[in-house]
Amino acid sequence: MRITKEAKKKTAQKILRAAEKLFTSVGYKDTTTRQIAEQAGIATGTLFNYFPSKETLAMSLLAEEISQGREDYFRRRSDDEDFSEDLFLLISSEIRRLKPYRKFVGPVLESTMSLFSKETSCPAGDSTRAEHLQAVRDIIHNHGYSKIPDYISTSLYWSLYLGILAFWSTDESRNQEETLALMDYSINVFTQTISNPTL
Amino acid sequence: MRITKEAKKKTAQKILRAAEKLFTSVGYKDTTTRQIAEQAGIATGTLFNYFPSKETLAMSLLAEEISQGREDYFRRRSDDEDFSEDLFLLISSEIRRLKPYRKFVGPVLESTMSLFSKETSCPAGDSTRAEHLQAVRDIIHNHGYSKIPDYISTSLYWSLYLGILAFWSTDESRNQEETLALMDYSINVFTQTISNPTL
DNA sequence: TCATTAAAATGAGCGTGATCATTTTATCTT
DNA sequence: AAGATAAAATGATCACGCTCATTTTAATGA
Repeated sequence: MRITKEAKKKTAQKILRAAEKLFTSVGYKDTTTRQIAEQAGIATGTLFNYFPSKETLAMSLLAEEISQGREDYFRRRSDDEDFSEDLFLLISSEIRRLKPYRKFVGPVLESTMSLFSKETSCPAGDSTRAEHLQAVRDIIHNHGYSKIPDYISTSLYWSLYLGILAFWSTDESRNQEETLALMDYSINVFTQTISNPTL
Repeated sequence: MRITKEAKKKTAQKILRAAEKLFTSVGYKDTTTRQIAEQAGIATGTLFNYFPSKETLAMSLLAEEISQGREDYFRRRSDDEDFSEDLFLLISSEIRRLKPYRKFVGPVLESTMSLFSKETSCPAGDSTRAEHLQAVRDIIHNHGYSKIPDYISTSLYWSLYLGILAFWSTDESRNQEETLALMDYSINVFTQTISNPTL
């Protein structure tokens, strides 16, 4: 029993490592599930016993990193940072963790954390979104902000957040410094909006 | 020769009308290209002689409406509206035209006008984006705005714009009034940002 | 030790969007 | 009117993500 469970984890890891390697080198769309299975040394069908879809498999890789990034943030944050600094730290912590996967972040997040559907067919994406938004809500609450309806702040935030990730994923400026600039603007915009709605 | 060209247009129209009908009733993803071809009375392969992909076919429908909406805007706008009003009029004119297609706008725009890729495999989407952004740039220029880098204002705008379309496409509030509220906030945010960057 | 049985792996097969060699149709030439 | 030529339609076929009936593996109990 114990052996079996460990073996299962090992297989899941083999699949994840194979997918990581191929997505990074060949790209997300150009990697087939048959290739991943072959690289992992299993049958095609077995892959789907572990991950219900190619999308979910890819998102599992990213979800883990985003989650780690959020933990980095919780570890680093201090109580005397202001609202904007808190948000900046959260987002940049996630992005730092995502760096190795930058090449295939786009097509995966586009469908799993889409602006266009609150519920996707990818649980890993849905929970990543929910957890990130909860972290943001906590930050807002800690700073006593938000004078606007929740659906407005959530929609605005998610648009700006995805915009940052999208920009970053194809940012070819040195050290992705343009992404930093965009983050500054986006976060300031959001801060102003929820603290001073009439502006 | 003339007859042939007219016949071609007629076939293209048959395909568009068949697709429109099916996308609206069955949904975008649940409609197969074989169904569309059957409904249009042609072979499956023929469909792809007219539209290189299902995505492009769907986007052709939306691109036409968005383009019409933009023309509506050009017709209605007056020189003494302020910047925010201009933007509001542009976006709401497009949305009005898109109303009949609301049910399948999401999955199509998500991939054809994605935040995550400037160039998609859908020319109709690429040019719709380019033309809309040009209209916005013209509005900005007409009002003598923009004190921030172009890549920042473009990224910010596109995030907010897609956020509005995404929200609208699933907005179940009466008369989509929540969408109007989101538009107000989004546009004000954008206006403030490009006119007074330090805020 | 060897049945029993539940879990896990397997790969043939499905429906999809898309391709392309072939066939059909329509126009032009003589 | 018949032949030549180009354009357009066709549907068998492909590769893909994914499913599922079957086979294989391994833990359990007599």
